[in-house]
Amino acid sequence: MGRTSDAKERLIEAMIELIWTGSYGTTSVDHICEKAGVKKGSFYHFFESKTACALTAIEHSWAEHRKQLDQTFSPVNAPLDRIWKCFADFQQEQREMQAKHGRVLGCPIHSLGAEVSTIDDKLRDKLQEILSQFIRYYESSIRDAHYQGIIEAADAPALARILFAYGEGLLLHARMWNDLSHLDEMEAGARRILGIKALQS
Amino acid sequence: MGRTSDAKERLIEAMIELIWTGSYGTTSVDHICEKAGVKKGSFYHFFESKTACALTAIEHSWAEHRKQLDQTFSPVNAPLDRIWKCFADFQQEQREMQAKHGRVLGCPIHSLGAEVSTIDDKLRDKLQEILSQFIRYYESSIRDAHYQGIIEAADAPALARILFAYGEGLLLHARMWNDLSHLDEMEAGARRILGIKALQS
DNA sequence: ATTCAAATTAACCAACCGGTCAACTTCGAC
DNA sequence: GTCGAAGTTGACCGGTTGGTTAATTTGAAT
Repeated sequence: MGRTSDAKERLIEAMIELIWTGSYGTTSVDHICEKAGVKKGSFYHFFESKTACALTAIEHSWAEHRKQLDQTFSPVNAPLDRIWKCFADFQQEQREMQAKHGRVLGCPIHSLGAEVSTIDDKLRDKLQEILSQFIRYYESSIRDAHYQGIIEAADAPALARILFAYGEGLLLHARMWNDLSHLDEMEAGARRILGIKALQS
Repeated sequence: MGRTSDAKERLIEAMIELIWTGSYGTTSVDHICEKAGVKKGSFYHFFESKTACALTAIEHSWAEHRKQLDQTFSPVNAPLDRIWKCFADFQQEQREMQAKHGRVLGCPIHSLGAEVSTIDDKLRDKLQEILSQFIRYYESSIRDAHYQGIIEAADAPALARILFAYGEGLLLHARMWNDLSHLDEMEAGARRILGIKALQS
């Protein structure tokens, strides 16, 4: 084997950060390389194309995220607490990103999805896959809550989709308004959607 | 006065369509000009920049949309019927766009907003303004419904924001999955959010 | 120490980007 | 009919885009 390098990891991190803080379109291979401290030739040594790099970066980012989600949505936790904890994690992540980049960045999967879903099939398919996986966290929490009689949710998948669409919308607003306070409403909004009275749970 | 021309209108229409079907980043001035059948020199005769053209295009598109919204949300209509009619209009528009372009396109304001809000201040401000106006349609409908005892909504603006975020999220999903059926759930989801029992209203 | 795949580098490419410009054509108003 | 503003044209600009290449350096394994 020849020598080893962390250049690939640096490129992945740079790509994620640039997509998140900006957009896919404005993230050029040159920018990625500059941020990662890597020459363009090396970029194409590790990735066959910009799209391939984005694909790997998204996969990598999601794999990291899943670890935390698996903890948050552990069946050991009370069903609705999982969701509230997930929201709290969202908030904290957005807070950290704002501290780091001076802007609220929202969900990179959706920002990217809105941008490329009509343009790049491979990217779109990967984003769909990730979102489909994410929604299952909501779904099982909701189903558990229903079986425990905490909420009324005969159709758990449908309710999960509602909650999910709502959360996305909120995150997008937070990005567009560059305002974290949009996320303060998240739990209250979810309580309304789930049909929970104010003082309950 | 010299001669007149509809080139500006053609450029505006081309820009809207290209942003909607693709993205702002992938919409080049050359593409716009080609689609409009206008030379680039003329583009910069009518607009001082690509951003300026986008701004005009968005304003123009929103002005057109408002006409329909003002009808849909006429206080003459029953409060909730305004919202259901609005959803039906959404669905039909998306259906038309799918028939025309072979893809579900979602809401251009949000797709654009996700893409440019961290990049282009002027565009971001304009999109914020439009969305702030849009949400008022929901808000007044909800307030009216509350006063008529149809729904329980002590905080109409907050509930309008929830409904709005949800609707956005759904439209984005429809775009990402290129699937109109996501929108079939819209009314049912809104009923859950508004707290309406199945057979009521 | 040698080997050889893995990693790095810089120069290079055609195509395209947003934007400019000066010359030119058109046509409504007088 | 002619004047002048409005509209049109195509060539042009420097910079950037995603991507390629061949030569070179590195370091882990033998």
